[in-house]
Amino acid sequence: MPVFETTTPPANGRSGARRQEVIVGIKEYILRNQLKPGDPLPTESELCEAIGASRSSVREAVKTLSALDIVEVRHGHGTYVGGLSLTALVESLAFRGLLSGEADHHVLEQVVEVRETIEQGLAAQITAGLDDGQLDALRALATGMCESAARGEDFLDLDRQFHLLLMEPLGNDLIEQLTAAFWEVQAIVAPTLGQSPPDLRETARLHVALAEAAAARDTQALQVAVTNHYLPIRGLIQAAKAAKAS
Amino acid sequence: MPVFETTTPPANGRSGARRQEVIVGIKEYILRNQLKPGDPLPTESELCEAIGASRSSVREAVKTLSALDIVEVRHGHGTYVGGLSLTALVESLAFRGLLSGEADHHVLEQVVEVRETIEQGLAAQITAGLDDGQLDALRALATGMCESAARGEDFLDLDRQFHLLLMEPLGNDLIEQLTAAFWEVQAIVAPTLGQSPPDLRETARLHVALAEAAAARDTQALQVAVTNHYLPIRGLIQAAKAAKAS
DNA sequence: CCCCATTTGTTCGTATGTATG
DNA sequence: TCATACATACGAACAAATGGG
Repeated sequence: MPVFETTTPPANGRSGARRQEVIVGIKEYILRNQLKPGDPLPTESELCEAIGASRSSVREAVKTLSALDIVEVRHGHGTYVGGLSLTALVESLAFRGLLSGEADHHVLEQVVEVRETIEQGLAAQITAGLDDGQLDALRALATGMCESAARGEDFLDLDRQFHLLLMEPLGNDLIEQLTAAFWEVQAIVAPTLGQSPPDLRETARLHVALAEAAAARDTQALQVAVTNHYLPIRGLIQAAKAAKAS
Repeated sequence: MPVFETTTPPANGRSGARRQEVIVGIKEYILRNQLKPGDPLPTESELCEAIGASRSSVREAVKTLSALDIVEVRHGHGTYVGGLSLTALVESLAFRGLLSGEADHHVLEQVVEVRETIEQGLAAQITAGLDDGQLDALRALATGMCESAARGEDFLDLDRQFHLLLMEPLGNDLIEQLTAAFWEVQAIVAPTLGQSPPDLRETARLHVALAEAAAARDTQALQVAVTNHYLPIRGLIQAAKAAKAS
């Protein structure tokens, strides 16, 4: 009982697309069996036999799917359905930012613009949807930032959690993951701006303003706070641009 | 003169991360030499020699980078820097949609929501930024849709161009590419809704309304038109959900 | 048009590292 | 400690595609 149905089962008449066949074969296997993230896939050997391809071809195909988080490989353990996250977007965009970052920082600029656009456009739904527990958590994160800033420590993770929490009331996984992805891209690319000393206390204060606006359920105030939140990074980008022009 | 500086140049003391080293090696090579999309990379043999890895390992690493469009391979020709597009996002999201699509269509629902949010949030900048030539092009696309609809033909490409053109005045490549990516994901996943007959003439009419609102530089009207534009697909999704519940 | 060199695509065999019991 | 199952890595050979003489 073959696990796969290959268009060219055993006989390999024409070639030039072996790996592609393997890729669609694995994809179809997952779809056909309605597998969920974490479910086990056949071993490499079984895949080879089922599709009729060599280990190398299967491995390269698996590596491709692994890069897209469609498949996840655990060394010495087995192959499983991946988390279907947006890590590929992060990898791709971050590299783009690093590559063009040395010249101009327009990728970083655009990422910031997208982040601001999303938070701006969802401000109304955010203020309307946040429950009391989420508001408390937002305030707690903001005060945590202030305390870290007072100690001179950075608070990258708090910042990440804060912006993620803002999107939680929407109940849209995709928006949450996009938020996380763009945040991560910015975190990776921003350091290429040079020794930019982000004023920790100012940053913390801006997040307090965000939390307060959200707590007041004041959409207008939240939009203003969002704009202000991204002003410092925008300024750093412009400064880096100006420094390059000189 | 070695092209790469490998932490473990020739000696392979420990293993378990060979391919990862190759990946970062290739990435660093591109970054160090400030290569742009389309620029040639060393051949596989040269990469093997430079990094000190076997050809299989190099190939698997290249396949990973190829999936992210960081590298592009042309059979019998060579390896080049990739277009750094968002194809990885499309692949990943589309597969997610297809996988969960059979059960519920919440991925498709969220993609539609993201598209609408973006167009909604940028409506003001769109009406303000469109020049006369772009407005003419928008109207031409809309009338083209009407004509196609009258002939009973679909107009997928016109639709794609329309939504892409809407974002052009922003001058933000990332937003344009995200728009194209989400459009494509929807185009791939939507057919799983079942034999849903999208009313061509109604769809064309909705785009005429979009073009008119944009031409009038009426942000409010554009936002209404955007909402209306996504109502049919939202309805289809709800219908599919209801059909499943029964 | 054919031939040939270059380069990637595919395969096999073998050896090694890793996790589980 | 051993054994099993699995992924990882390497190297060599051959096939296929591309481009130029």
